[in-house]
Amino acid sequence: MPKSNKISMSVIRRLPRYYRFISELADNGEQRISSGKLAELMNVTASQIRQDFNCFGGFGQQGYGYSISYLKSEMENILGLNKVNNAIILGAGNLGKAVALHINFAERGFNIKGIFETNPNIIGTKINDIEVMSESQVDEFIKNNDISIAMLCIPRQSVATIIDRLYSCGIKAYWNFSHFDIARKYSDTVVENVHMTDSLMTLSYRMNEKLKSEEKTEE
Amino acid sequence: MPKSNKISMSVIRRLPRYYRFISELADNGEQRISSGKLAELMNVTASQIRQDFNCFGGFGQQGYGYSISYLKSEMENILGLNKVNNAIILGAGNLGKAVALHINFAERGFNIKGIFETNPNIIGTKINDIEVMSESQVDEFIKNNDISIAMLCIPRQSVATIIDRLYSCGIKAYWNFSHFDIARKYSDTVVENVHMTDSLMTLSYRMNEKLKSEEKTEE
DNA sequence: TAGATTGTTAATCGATTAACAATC
DNA sequence: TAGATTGTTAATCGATTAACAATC
Repeated sequence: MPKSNKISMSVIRRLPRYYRFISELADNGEQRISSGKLAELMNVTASQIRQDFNCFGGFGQQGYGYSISYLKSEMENILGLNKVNNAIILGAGNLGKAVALHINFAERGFNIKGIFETNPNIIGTKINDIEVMSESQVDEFIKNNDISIAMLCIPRQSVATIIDRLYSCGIKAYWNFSHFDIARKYSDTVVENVHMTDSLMTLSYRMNEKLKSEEKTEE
Repeated sequence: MPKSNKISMSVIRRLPRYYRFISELADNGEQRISSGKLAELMNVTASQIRQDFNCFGGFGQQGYGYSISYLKSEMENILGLNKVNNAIILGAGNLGKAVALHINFAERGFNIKGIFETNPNIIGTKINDIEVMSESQVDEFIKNNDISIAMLCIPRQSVATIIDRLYSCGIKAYWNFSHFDIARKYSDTVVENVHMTDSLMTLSYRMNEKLKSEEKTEE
């Protein structure tokens, strides 16, 4: 019986990590875990774990802790991993190919039904048994295949060009590797951004800072 | 004259986005911008922008705003984009290849000097004119080529196996695509994680929530 | 000078941590 | 029953926003 109050983004972003640790404990055959033990394992506070879990309505037991198998299956429900979402990938370049080949989609409730490209040299090739189709066919494909999510492995400018078509075909969920700001244009969408270059710049900043502070200590 | 107080991670993570917007303004030949205008453009508050910029010590001018070219060059200094860091990529599978081919490293102050693999079928091939070498050579290569950062495009288990060698060769900065928790093992490192599957699960959660709330409104 | 806009302090808001009563 | 550990309330901490005096 989940509490239906709004869950904060901070909590949501911690869920996958919880799920990973719980899954591993389950794989190791563990039966139960306390917030204290899990906190130690994950390097967070026990308080935070209990607060987070209680956003979804208490699946622990006082004096005992949390049943791992129950926790795992609850997390799967919460994350929606047991429902299948049909998806398409836009872009079959290096990034699109890597995404298609590298991610275990089935395990996370996604089913890649089609991959689309504009480059004629790539159209017609196969990736993981999925034929790469021409981007011009994307609208029809979405309508005929119950697609609910688009994964955008194309540059920002290409997203700018195609987003209106995708949206008007009813796509409201995007896994977005570009810097195009979809949520701003269409506010009733769910957009999850993966900005690798931003991450790289953050790394650059932090390396730089560390260097500076080390120089300072040496003086 | 940067204030040397500790900058919070929240601010740091916003820097790349600032840099992107400032760069674009510069490319469009704009001379200056006020926090108010930039706020509108970026969909954040003007207060936040001024607070953030002032962490690094006021590069605006009262009554005028911020000079875009000055702002841009200051951001480059702050992010350390003008210093070159030599890097290696571990893993030349789908992900490693995509990273090597897809990211513009030069633009962000990184220089990929080597790519390493364990799979003998891949060793010896070339990616972007860089020969893929055997992972067994990595220690020597790091020492001979002034490498300061390792980009880990290999599974968690492989990271667990090789991390000690990398660390003892002096690598203190990691761009980590795996779920191995480097920072926990070696606390004096700078680790930037890219967890694509976590992002995917967050998307799954949010799609699920949206669906639920829509069903509720229909009732 | 008057208008604009910053830099900065103060107020608000939200997230994390601590504490403890409830209860298995 | 006694011990353990949750669920939850209260306290603290940090981040965001608002306000305004300083100043170009």
